[in-house]
Amino acid sequence: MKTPRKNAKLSDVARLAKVSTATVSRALMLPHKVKPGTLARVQDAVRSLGYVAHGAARALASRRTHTIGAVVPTLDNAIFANTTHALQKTFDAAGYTLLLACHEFDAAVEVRVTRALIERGIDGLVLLGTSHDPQLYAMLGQRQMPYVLTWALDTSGKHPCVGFNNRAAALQLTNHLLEQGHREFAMISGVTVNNERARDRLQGVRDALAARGIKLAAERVIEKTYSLASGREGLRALMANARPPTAVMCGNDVLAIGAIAECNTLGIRVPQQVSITGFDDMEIASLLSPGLTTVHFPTLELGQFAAAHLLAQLSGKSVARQHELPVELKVRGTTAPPARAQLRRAQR
Amino acid sequence: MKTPRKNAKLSDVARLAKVSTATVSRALMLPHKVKPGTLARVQDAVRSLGYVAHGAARALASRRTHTIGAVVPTLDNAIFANTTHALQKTFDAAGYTLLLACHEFDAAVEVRVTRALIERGIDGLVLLGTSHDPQLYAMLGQRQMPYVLTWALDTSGKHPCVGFNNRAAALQLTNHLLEQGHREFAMISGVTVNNERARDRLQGVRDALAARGIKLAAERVIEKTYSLASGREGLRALMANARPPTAVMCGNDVLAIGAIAECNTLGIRVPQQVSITGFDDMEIASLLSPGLTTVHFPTLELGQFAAAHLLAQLSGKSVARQHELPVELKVRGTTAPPARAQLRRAQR
DNA sequence: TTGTAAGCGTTATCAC
DNA sequence: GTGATAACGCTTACAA
Repeated sequence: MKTPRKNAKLSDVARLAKVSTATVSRALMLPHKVKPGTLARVQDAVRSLGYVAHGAARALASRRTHTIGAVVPTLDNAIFANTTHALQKTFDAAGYTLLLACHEFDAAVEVRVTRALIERGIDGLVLLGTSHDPQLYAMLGQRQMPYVLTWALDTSGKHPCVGFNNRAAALQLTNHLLEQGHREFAMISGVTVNNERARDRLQGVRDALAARGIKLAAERVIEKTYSLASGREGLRALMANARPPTAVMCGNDVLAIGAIAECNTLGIRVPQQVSITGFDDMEIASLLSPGLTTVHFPTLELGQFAAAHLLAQLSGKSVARQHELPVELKVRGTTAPPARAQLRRAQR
Repeated sequence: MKTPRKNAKLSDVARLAKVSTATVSRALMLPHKVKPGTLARVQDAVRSLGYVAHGAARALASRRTHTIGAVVPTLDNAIFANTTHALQKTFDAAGYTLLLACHEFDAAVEVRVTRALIERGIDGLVLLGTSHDPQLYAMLGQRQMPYVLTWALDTSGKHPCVGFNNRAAALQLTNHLLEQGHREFAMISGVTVNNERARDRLQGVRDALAARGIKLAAERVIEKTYSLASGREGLRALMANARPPTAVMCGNDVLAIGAIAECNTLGIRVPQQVSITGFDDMEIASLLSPGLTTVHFPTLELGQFAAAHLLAQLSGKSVARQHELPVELKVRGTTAPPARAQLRRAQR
């Protein structure tokens, strides 16, 4: 393989192999459609010229980019990074490359970057969550773009999606704590605007409590962006209440870790004085604070299923529009409420 | 904005605006080059047709994809996810989209996915680390692909890069522990094959110790893949030695957390009986184990600088070939070696 | 300032 | 099986 001045193109290969460009293209795309002899000649020519197909030209002519777009909130959060990683791996295995964009929880940015991806040319799109600007859905509809929503389930049934039932997960987690005897609940939630995951989790907690006739008072719900600092601040505020909660449900792992850190700072023992629970990916956190009870979301499977779903659409296979993935409650130690004496001490 | 049967193209816009396709193209690319009146007509037409440019066609004609490729080991590791996130954000702000690929620490896969990115069409490439298959560098050279290496510094001076001096970081961390009085060192390193980051860190520890006449015995060095389990196993093995170390240097944050978790399991107190230190992004870990001393690598800045470096190349600006980013030693509590009595107890 | 028209490097539809 | 050749949708000299 020499190093020519300019990148070889299809016609160069054709000339060297003494065939037409059509044959070279066929030899590359459908090798079984050309005679073994010519195939070999073409392959030799390709090798000796170091020929690499020009993606844009190929995309223009074939109307296929073999590229999939993914729009996620951020990669700063390990949970989204993991999902994205799984997507990338699955698509790569199928011969697709991933075009990535983040919107940082900003709906307008999401529309903008999605448009950019479509413009750049993608065969399909993976979106995170179900709450999106109508304009975005309109774009997809207009361009007939295959897509799949992930993480949450679309209740309207209009959109293909593969995800988790966040409300049910919250229900499960809350019921567990109720069974343990907790009655004083609070929640440090993620920002619920444009985020049905955060919303569903909060709602799930509310619903589980309501079923037992317990209300989640306004001062017991704190809504903050996902960050360690938010977890700290949230917990501090909650414990400053006249009646501090015995169970603090955190919207995700980062918030939970922040909350635990703040407990350490304040000298509040976990889980003896307060149970901290959370959602999402908590291996690291739970390793360091064994008392932590969480709902685990299998992000690897999510990425795989979502990618497979989109690939199936692209190859014209029929697929269930909606696919729910099971989540897992991880109880790692006691989550029982503190004894009366401890509670009183915490209240001081 | 109506919803036409087929996607509008440039010629449709031209017809509606009663101008030529050339003018539409100009109105889109260099708005200041067309008369305000025509510009407005074109923009109206674009809007009313819901026109979105066809990226492949644009790329074919202009020889620019406005797409940057990034090849990272994995997104499973928060540190790489953060860097990738920073890259994505910076490129997005400059009008570039990110094509992402992972190689999972496999050199052959790296060559394969890089080739795929080039074929797909990218204007530039970001690579993580300096150790790459010669074949990969050959590809870049042949196609004159602008690129930048990140995270590490290229000692040969041949490649544009922006990164950290991993060896110096290890030197700094080790010297700190030496000053604290530690003499019994061990290291749980990442796999050093094709990974100059892991290699440089291990070497840095070795060099710092050698300067004081201390050797890192073979049984005091454990090389494992980056995972919590590795950290656990590594620590367990090290502490089972006849003479357990008082300072365990971990190749990255995940290993350090695993090591700390194992200390908890074994009932070894950190940092009273053993100091655990590490590299990389440790906010979460250090929050939960305040004694942890680490070297922090500013991944955000890394992504920004790396992206800026590549963008500068693309716009023909001159840039320093090599750029080193400072790292920061984070001492969060005592790292002093255990007293003799404690040491003896740990040895039992 | 605007229009004409020649590519850009493939794929795909035909004939042969 | 293979070869001409017309798209594919846009950019960009060059001309007007």
